[in-house]
Amino acid sequence: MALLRRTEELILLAILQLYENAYGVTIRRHLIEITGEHFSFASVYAPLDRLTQQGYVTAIDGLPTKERGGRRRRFYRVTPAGLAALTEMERVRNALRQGVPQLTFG
Amino acid sequence: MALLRRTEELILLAILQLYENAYGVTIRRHLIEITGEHFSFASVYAPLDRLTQQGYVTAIDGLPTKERGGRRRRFYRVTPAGLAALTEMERVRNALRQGVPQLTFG
DNA sequence: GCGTATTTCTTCTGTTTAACAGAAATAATC
DNA sequence: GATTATTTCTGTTAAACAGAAGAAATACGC
Repeated sequence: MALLRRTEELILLAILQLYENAYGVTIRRHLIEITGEHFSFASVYAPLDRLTQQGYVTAIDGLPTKERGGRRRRFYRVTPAGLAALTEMERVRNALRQGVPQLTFG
Repeated sequence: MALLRRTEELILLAILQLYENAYGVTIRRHLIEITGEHFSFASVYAPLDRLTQQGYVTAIDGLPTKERGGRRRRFYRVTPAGLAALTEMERVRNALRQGVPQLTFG
């Protein structure tokens, strides 16, 4: 029940946003696009493994399709526990922003 | 210009909220209270040093007061750069939440 | 249709940095 | 010199990082 780390949180959000198309490569690309920062492969796959271990996401191997070559994709979905972890982070952040005039952009 | 880590972000928020009373001990206590998690001393002071290095906070040593003994407090304030780093995290998170029905609590 | 090239994706290896836990040291008052 | 409040330090564990290597699929030449 530890708090999510930054990368874990961003990955969970990316999975939700990518919906049916969330696998390692697209998650990484999405994070790079949105943050403007570099993300290595290890910086995405390692947290994904951890999130799977913790029950915050589930992984399902995709089937080969006719349209393309390449290795199978492993698709991810956020579990209710993962969603709860996200909302807990939201709660903490909101609590810390109460009464701070500099942060009235919310 | 790297993204803030989780602990760095929480500490910046805590400093803003504590305002004139933000130093190591109160920052740590505040984070423990609001998150409900344990924070070691090192988990607060090390990021504080890093934030100071990066120019996201400034540190000012307090003067001794009559009311109490104990070592001097080192007070922290968030700089404009620190505030910018916070809003950048906000931007990234908002962008990742667009169009996600599960996250309509914002 | 067999072998080989090509594509796409994930895993692995090594290195650096942050997080973590708590004891020790410091600097003030009484 | 004792007490108190705060910060610093030491050692350990875990996460982040960078990119090369490996694996699993399709496409193509002959």
